[in-house]
Amino acid sequence: MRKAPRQQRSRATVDTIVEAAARVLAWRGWADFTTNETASVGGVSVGSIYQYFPNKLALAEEIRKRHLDAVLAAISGSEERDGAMTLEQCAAKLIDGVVAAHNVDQDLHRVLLDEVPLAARSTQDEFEAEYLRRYQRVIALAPGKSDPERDEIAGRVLSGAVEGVVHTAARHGELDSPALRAELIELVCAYLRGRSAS
Amino acid sequence: MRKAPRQQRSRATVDTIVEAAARVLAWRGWADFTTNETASVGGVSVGSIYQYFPNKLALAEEIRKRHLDAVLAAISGSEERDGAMTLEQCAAKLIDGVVAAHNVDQDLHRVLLDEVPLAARSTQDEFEAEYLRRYQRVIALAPGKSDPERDEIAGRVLSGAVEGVVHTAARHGELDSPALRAELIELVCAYLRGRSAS
DNA sequence: GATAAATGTGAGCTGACAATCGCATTTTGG
DNA sequence: CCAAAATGCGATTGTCAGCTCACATTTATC
Repeated sequence: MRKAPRQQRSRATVDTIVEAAARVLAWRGWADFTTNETASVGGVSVGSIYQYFPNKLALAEEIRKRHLDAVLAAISGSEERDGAMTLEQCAAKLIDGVVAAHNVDQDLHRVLLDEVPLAARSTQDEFEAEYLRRYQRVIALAPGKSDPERDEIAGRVLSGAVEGVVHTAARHGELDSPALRAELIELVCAYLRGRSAS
Repeated sequence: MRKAPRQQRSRATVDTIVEAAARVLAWRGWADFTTNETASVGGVSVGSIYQYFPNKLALAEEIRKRHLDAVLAAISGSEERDGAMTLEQCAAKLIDGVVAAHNVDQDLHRVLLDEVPLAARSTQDEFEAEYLRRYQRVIALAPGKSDPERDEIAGRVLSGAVEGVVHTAARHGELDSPALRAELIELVCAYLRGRSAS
């Protein structure tokens, strides 16, 4: 950020800018995302944007930051532990969380993940780490002895697999198919059961 | 294509252009992919590009077409049927094929899938359909009665999952990790085994 | 109320790049 | 050889979006 907003008014302006930018970005895609349109949609002038953001990418970076926070909040809904939960119930919660995450402004989510280049690794990496942690927790819950090194890989496999399926489904507008949800749960459970056996 | 190359020379020029463009696209990404740099890298003039391609996107479209052909060829290496193959061996072949596909010019592959907008659905859709067919074949091989409708979803789940894991691994430069390969095979087999049981 | 600091404005500057077009060179066909 | 067609060239044009800056307006401070 080029300059920190000090007064109430400017803080509101920054919010307006970011929200307008997010809408434009989701609607147009990164390639056609322009600061001029953002300003016009937000009802502010381009100058105001550059008062607080050094360039277009920094603005997108702020959008990403806010969006990922919202996504984590959506996943956190499925967090409470319960010793008596079956593996199925646990997997279901995890998957519902991931689906919910993708439902937080689907278009924006897709554009942010697929199109916007990431300047600083920091934001995205932090998020991915937190994301992975959720999976590790489910894996730790699965029966059988836990080999830390293998669990680490299992986490990456599971997160990659679930993300892949959900992401593809989102692109085809089939995020809420119950059949798909059931198969995904089956996938996760089958994998975890198989691991405990070997 | 604006004009079909009729002579030997022009056919070679078109190849040069497409190859240079692919290199530039992979190196710079879609956002910074310029026809001017392509011309300079290929040792031809911009004019020659527009002699055969109506615009930049059409050029990218041709790159995609050629790349997807190469990818399919890479997967096809793991195609021969063998009735005596175990489920594990079959899954292993499938996964090795997908990994091989991602190894065909990794950078270009990522840019084409993640960044370049698809003008005409045709090319990509054809490819995805063919891709799915490979998975369906493996699923058909799994034991148990086959419910066509459920198999269809299973194909999408499997392809999405495997793609997701491999894609993530590729981004982190861990495409050739044997441990990851083993876990992926386990994932596919566990899922298919579980389906036959229920 | 006066002064300074913070904030808001938008016309316009700048650079970059897609795409063109008139002309030069090469190949083909007779 | 010689037209005519095909191919190749690259300076130039038009457009457009990121970003600046000189000035206007609002808010804070005393």
